[in-house]
Amino acid sequence: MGGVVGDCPVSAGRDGLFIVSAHADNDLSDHRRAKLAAWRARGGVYPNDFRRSHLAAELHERLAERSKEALAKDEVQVSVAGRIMLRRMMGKACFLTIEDVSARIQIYARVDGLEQGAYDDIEGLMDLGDIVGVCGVMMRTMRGELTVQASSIELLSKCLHPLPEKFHGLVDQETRYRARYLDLMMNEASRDVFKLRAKVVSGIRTFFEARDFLEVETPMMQPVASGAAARPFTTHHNALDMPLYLRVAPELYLKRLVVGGFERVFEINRNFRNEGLSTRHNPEFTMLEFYQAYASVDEVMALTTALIHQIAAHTGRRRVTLDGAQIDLSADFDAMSMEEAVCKHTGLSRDDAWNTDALLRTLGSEAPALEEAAPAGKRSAGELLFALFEARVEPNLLTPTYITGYPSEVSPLSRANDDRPEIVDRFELFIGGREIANGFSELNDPDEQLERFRAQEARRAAGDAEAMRIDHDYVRALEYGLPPTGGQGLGIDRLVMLLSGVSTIRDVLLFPLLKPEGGGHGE
RNA sequence: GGGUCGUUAGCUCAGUCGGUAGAGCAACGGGCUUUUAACCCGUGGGCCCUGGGUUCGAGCCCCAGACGACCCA
Repeated sequence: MGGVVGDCPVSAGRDGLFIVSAHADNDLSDHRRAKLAAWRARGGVYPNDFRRSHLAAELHERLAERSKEALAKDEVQVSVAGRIMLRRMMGKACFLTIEDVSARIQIYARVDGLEQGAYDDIEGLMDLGDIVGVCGVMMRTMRGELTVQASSIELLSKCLHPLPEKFHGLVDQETRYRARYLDLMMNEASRDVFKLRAKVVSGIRTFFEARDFLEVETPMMQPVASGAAARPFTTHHNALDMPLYLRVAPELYLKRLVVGGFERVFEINRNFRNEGLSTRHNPEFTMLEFYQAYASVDEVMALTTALIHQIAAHTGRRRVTLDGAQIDLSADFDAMSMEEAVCKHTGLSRDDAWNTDALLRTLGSEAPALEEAAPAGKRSAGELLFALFEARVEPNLLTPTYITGYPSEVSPLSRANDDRPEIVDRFELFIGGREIANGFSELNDPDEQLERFRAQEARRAAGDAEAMRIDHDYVRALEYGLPPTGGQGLGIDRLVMLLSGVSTIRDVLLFPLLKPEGGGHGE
């Protein structure tokens, strides 16, 4: 896109979200532009033939034990490349600190160590932020720092804007999200979160592959967005002239695969929910879902514990600190039923756990919360119990805790409990007051599933926009026979938040959704 | 949706009682051949988020709005 607003050239982000006026850097970028022009005049700009021999971290690792004297004798030839992060000019010599994907390394350049005139380029052509390639020999400075003594230094790519401040880095939250490349460039802590995230995802794959699960991809665009209580995004397919919905969950497709005979499947992918933004919610977020035939809710729970134990170990985060509280992710997880948890946290008597009046009274003590948690059409005992749970218990579940015995009304895809029809064989795992995982024995009786869908439809008719939609094709798949199955969904973003100790989902998403800058719609 | 706080130089931040804008880093010029957030001397740089209002005068007070952060629902 890009375009012109008044007389002010803009480089619009793809959505016009991040507008940088040409004047934004004042004369700072003019100097850089002038250097680019000088570089162009010389020819051979933006080359792609520089090859490096080592990453910075490799050099630090391999030469850690090598003394100043030993290095001076050995003359280890290297070529390195990266972004200039620091520069210390000292007349006829200078030090640069460059950074590549692995680490930083110092460069030492002196007039008499480079080809004729080459030293002047460091001042005349290069700036902080530029990408350079350096050839030279390894040395140690008087202070002992491992350094590349340059025999040549070449500009590979120009940075036309000034970098954020070298010491404090980039702090402004909004800019960190809107210009993530700057955040990543400047903030190691931010890079670490996303490295951790990748490790979590790869750890999950390893876990399931070791257990003979098949990784699959199911539709993002669905004719019926079902499988979760959430509002979908709507789109339209032109050729077929039909509405399509971005999925709110992959669940019903994954279970179709189990019907088809893939007895163990998992998917790690995006879900989309048309809801507000908060420190815990982004419209698109990443879920793990897995399904295992001939497993019950108890086995799914055990598998979930094993998974989190393994990920915590794999990422070296067996213990995490959350809001000052120590959480041990390597210990056994607590478990209690929902009615037990609600009674414990609200003082409700156990005999009244399914008594609508008593539940309403208890909820009523949070009067403002009532309409939100349990609107008029949504006040069966099970729904009220669930509303109480969400309002009064959930935030207090800091240490890993499984809650079991969910009311049937709020669990339209879960198998009913054999002894107590009002609850289902379902659990959710809470850590740090947040829901991390949700699993159950799958409802595989097609007739009961259709009934549950119809109950949801009735609720939708009564005004509940989040009620689950009927997926008739899914019911038909169930009619072919879904084996007894257990399954689970786990929020990857929240797990990464937990492991990395950040408190907002935006810090674990590379490009979180933000309101357009300036309040307008992107062009 | 409600409340609180924030938005000042490219970045990180000060800004007194309402009296016309400051520092460090970055930039530019000069000095400096082992520095390391290099240092020393000098220079330039502002839509004080936007729009109204009060006032002789607003970065500062009032109103509305935008965006962000945090809390509540």
